[in-house]
Amino acid sequence: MSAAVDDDLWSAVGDPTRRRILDLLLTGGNGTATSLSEQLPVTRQAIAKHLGVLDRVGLVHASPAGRERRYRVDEAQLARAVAQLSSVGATWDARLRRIKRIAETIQRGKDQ
Amino acid sequence: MSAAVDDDLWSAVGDPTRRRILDLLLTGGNGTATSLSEQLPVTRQAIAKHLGVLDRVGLVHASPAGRERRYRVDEAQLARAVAQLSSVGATWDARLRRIKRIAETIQRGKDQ
DNA sequence: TGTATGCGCAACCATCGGTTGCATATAAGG
DNA sequence: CCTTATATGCAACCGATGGTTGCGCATACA
Repeated sequence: MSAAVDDDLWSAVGDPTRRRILDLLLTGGNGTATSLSEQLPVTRQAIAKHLGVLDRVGLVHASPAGRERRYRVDEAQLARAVAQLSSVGATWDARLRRIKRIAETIQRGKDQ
Repeated sequence: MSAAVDDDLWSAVGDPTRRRILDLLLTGGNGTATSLSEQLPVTRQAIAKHLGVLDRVGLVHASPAGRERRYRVDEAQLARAVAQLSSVGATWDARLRRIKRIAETIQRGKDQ
């Protein structure tokens, strides 16, 4: 069932800003709420909330370093999320194909 | 840029309930707000709102039939959405792979 | 004609992404 | 040591949105 995906993971990765955060963290290796907010059009607090969400679903992990909190992506977990993403896509793709085939069959039946 | 996807389509398909609605419409061929609400744990009005959203982004089309409004999926448009979905997945997949490769390279460098 | 069914509209509530404001902790300089 | 700058955290608030209930209207059907 395409609806049976781990919905927390999906919704975590469903937000555009969170996707951009993951993007930045992936390319930059790591980052803090402040550093990320300088590269995105939202405030530090918004970023902090998102990092909280991502942390709760295990997509990122934080490590306190002095007065700052450095975040990095949990690549294994992100791989899981991406896999689910593609699996949903694949499911629908397959279903669309099946529907199309059935439609054609019906059409052929009508012609006779 | 993975963030440059047509955000209306993405967010339309991003909602779990809307995904289930599309699911039901796809397998059932068509449906009304009332018929769908009987198969989902939300009220008819919630469904109606979702159908409105899906209609606005062109993922479904309505055809009035007597006193009811029958909806069906626009498969071409859904195919577009699904394609975008997989494209985002693919992008991240590729990026994860690249990161992993770089990490391994660095690791090898350290060993020497 | 009256009753049941399906839809639309409006008000309301909770949640969420986002903001501003303030307090707190740590680093850095005098 | 004391001050200042930087990074975080907490709380209140705002607008959009998914969801609900309640009502009125239209259409099918007895």
